[in-house]
Amino acid sequence: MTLKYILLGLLDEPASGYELKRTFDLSLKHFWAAELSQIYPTLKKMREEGLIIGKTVHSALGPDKKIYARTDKGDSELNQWLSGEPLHGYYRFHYAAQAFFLSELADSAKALHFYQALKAMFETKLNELKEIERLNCGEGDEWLNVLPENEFYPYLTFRMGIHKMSTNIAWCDECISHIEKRMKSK
Amino acid sequence: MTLKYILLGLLDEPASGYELKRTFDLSLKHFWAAELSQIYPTLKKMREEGLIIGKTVHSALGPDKKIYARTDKGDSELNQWLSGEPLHGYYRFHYAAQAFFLSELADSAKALHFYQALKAMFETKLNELKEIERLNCGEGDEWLNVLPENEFYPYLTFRMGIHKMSTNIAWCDECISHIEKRMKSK
DNA sequence: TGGGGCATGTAAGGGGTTACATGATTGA
DNA sequence: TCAATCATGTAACCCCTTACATGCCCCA
Repeated sequence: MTLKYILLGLLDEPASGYELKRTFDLSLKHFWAAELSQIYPTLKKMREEGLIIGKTVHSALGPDKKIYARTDKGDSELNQWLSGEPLHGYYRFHYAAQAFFLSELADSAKALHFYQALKAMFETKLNELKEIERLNCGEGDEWLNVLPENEFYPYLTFRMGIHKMSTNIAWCDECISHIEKRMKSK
Repeated sequence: MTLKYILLGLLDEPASGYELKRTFDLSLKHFWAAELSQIYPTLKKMREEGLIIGKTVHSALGPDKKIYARTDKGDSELNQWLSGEPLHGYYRFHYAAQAFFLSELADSAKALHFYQALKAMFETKLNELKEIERLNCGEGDEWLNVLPENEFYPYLTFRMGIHKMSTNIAWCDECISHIEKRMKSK
């Protein structure tokens, strides 16, 4: 049900499903993904629940579109979700599942290679994030203090991505070093 | 399909679905969860695919049980999975979705409280992990070098959990500090 | 004799992905 | 005119969760 609340949150400004998807891909995609084929039915359900209202408007750029806006009921549901406990969902780290069974390969060199490839992947992601930061963010704290609220909090979640990727790399380094030590001691 | 490979990996030793679930909860639960109601049908499918063979044996502790063992085909599928690229699955961080929209609360004190509660949650998890480490792990590196392979690699994935939780806490601290600075500057 | 651990499943439903269908408008 | 972007949707399928059904064995 989190997607429902995310859409509610994004509807701070009225928007169509298609526009919401674009916002998604620009700002939330680092920790949440959603396809149009999931967004449209969800919006429909939210409308039926009375969380949003929709109207069809003519678009100059293509076919007609449906613009949705939050209702009072939507406001209060969003508020409730944000006022509740932080939600700690399940995690399923596929690469960790692979890493867990590396002994099955019976070849430390292959395990080492796995972690090196994993590290390279994390580095690519980290570089992408740092590039975004370079393009969008200022230096120091004064810059942060003048950001409007609705950009400040998203920025904090963006920082989470950088923290996570940096730590993933540090963990890979630790593993690589442990594996190398083991290989030498044989 | 990752569950399939995990079960294949756990079937290094023949085991029943019930026993696999116990192993799951002891070792993999920090980065992967699975219910019996998902494990049983998956094992059935794996058997049909010829990845494992099963036989019913009498149990002294309860009803009959089905013990599964990996076939050669299962060995080679597992090997392929481990030899392939590290898999970077989707992530969906519910708490980050909440954090993204904190400006909707229009009250910095509530946002601050959110991050404090989040930090407390991460600290609880970290303490659980550290307690497990204290009970199961030795000091320094000599201890690590004498671990058998099939305990060494799982230990590395366990370390991932500690890294992730520590970083989550550091991120919360950063956010709390930014929010406090903002509140003072108003 | 009744509860708890052992043991295997089915059913219903939620959330998400991939693929497909449809059609308007703009610009090369 | 043809591809790209805008725009909305449906269908089939996969993975997973929650709840339920069944029955054995042991010990208090």
